[in-house]
Amino acid sequence: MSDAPDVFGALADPTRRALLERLSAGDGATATELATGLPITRQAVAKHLSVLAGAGLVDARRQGREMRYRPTPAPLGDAVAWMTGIGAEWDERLAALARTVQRRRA
Amino acid sequence: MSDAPDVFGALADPTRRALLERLSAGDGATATELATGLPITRQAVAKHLSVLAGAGLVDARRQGREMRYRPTPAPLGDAVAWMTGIGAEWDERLAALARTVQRRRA
DNA sequence: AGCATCTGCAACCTCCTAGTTGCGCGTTTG
DNA sequence: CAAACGCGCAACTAGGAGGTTGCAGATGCT
Repeated sequence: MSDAPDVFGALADPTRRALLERLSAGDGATATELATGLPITRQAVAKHLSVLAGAGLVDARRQGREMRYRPTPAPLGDAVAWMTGIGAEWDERLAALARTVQRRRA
Repeated sequence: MSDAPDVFGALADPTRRALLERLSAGDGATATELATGLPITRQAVAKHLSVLAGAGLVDARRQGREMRYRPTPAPLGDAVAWMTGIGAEWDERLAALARTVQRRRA
C-alpha cells in the first residue's frame, strides 16, 4: 500500500492504535483474533496490520496456517526522538527526555 | 475542521511536521511567512495550522493585522507517554523513558 | 483618504484511505 | 480424501483530507 516507514501516519488511525494496544497486552495475535471484538471485518484488520508492518511497528510471523503478529516498538523510539527534538527549546520536561533519548540511542 | 485533539493525526502529514519544525526553530511565524518557501499556497498552510491548533500543538495569537503562531509542545508529552506505555514491556529503552515521563508528569 | 497587505471564509476538485464483499489457495483435522 | 478453517488478493464504494481559486473584511502605511 505504501512501504514508506511513516510512523506517525501509521499511528494516526485510532483503530490501528487500538490494535497496537491489544498486541502489546498479550503475546501477539492473529488478524481473525483481533477482528472479534472490533466492529470491522477481518480484512480491514489485516489491512491495518499491513500498514503497521510497513511502518516497522509489528512483525508478521507465519505459524502453520496462522499469521501471528507481534509488536516491534523500535520505531517508536525514533518518533519520540523527533518529538523531543521539536519541543526541546520550548519545554523543559521534553528537553530532559531529549537528553535521555540521546544518551540511550548512542 | 475537527476539534478532536488527535495529536497523531495532526503529526501524520509531512507538511505539518515541517511547519512545526520551522515554528520551533524561530520565534513563531505567520501563515504567509511559512508559505514562502513551501510549494503550497497560504490558505493550505493556514488549514494545516488550524489542524495543529485543534490538536493543541500551536497557539494562535493576533498581533495587529498579523496572526502569529507559536508551538505549544505540551501535547507531545502525552503522545510520548502513550508510546512508552505501548512499548514498555517490549523494549527496555522505552521502559526507561516511560519511567522518566511518569516521574516528570506527576 | 486611498492603497497595499494580511487575514478568514466558502465553494470546488482530486485523490487517498478505511471499509466492504467475493473468491481462490494453502493448511489442518475428522 | 474431503470438509472446514484461516489467510491473501482483487474490485468496488463512500467519505474525508489536502489543495486551489475567488472574494470580502480588517489593518497599516503614505
